Amino acid sequence: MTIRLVLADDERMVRTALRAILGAEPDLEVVGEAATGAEAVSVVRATAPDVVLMDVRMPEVDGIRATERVLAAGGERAPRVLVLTTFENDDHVLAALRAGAAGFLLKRAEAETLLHAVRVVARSDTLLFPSSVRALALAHGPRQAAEPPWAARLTDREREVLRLMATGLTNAEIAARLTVGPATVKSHVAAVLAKTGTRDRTQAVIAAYEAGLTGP
Amino acid sequence: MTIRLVLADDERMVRTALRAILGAEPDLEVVGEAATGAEAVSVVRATAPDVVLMDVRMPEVDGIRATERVLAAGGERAPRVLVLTTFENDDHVLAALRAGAAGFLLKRAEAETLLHAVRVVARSDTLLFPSSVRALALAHGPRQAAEPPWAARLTDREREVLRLMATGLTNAEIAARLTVGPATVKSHVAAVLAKTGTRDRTQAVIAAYEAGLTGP
DNA sequence: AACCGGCTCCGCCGCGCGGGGGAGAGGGGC
DNA sequence: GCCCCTCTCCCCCGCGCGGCGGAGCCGGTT
Repeated sequence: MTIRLVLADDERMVRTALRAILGAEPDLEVVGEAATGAEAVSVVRATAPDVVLMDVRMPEVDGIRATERVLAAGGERAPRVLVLTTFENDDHVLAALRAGAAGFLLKRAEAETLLHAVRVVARSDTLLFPSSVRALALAHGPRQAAEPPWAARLTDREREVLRLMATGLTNAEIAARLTVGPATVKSHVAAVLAKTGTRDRTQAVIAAYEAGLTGP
Repeated sequence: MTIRLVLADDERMVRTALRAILGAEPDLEVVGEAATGAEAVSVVRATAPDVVLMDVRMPEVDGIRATERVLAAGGERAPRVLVLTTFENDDHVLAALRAGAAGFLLKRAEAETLLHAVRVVARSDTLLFPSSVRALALAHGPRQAAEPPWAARLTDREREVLRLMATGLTNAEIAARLTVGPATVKSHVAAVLAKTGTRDRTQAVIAAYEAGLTGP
């Protein structure tokens, strides 16, 4: 039973190289190519492959969104998505995990590694990449996405005040930092407490930490 | 070139089952067994295997610490550690990643999956499990390891009070939770502020969050 | 026995904080 | 023009908080 593949990368040379490596294997068959994320989605829909090699950086629709759409559209018979990245510390890796990618691979990986990865993702479901790691990524990521709903309601000034509150400053110190009057800071703090639904600065700071608004 | 294995699990039946599965393969060789974490470390030192199958729950020294020691002692020629867990949402998985495990595996996995995992970890270094995922685990974890130096100086009661402070409770509410007088809580809070080097409860809560003392 | 540390409480005091209500200036939208 | 939002600032008031000093009890150490 051959493994059917789709290649999605905006660089023709990369696709050619991948096809050369993969096509030489008897158990692998490249059934489609795509140069954009949108194209990848339609090609996958048309060919129903087993594995998709998906580049993260692509025009129109990036690899992450394309992965989401492919997995959402495929349902039960959705292909396994193997994400290609250039740098392994890329933030895209986390996003790829969140999107449901089965694995990811460095572009500078050797041919043997590539072939191995393809065969692994094609047959395994919970091998070295169980749901707990995905859960970790989900727990680590959504922190930014899930900062609703009050976070959006804060004005820029209020967000800045909250950030300074979360560094342990008093109202007077915050006022000095922002070169405004203490009364102004009090107003902002009151607004922050009201919008965050907290009753004192301590609870507000806790909310800021939970929402990940303690940023740099 | 055969893959040399060491099995570490406190249950004899598990070791027997693993040996039955692994021993039947021509390219695999079980060169040692251990029933405790401490034993695992010495067996690994004596046999220098390629892969260690390490249970997380073991007497004396658990699998996590054993993994750390094995990797620390091995240096360049340290074996790849494959951690065995019963539940995939186990917190041990994160700890295993932090300790430097190459991968992990559910005990209820099929024999074929087990064999595949062993061969994968024996040959690959950055396949489906690159350093970025480990970096994620490290970024998520060391919060506990880096809680010096005042954290150790806190008494149990003070730590408990700080934990409740970090949930946004007032002194009176903390007193109610602990069924003690408000004055007592005040004393504990004062001690916490002194030992943490903070001036008010807000700064203390911030310190607690930074140190990861915001309880489970 | 004497000592020390942790946990439990008490009073007093000053102040930063939060609630309430109000007000003026500037900007964007209708 | 008008309204609404934002940012700025003011008053008064009550109270929780934190600093200070003191106290009794218990368990472990010396």
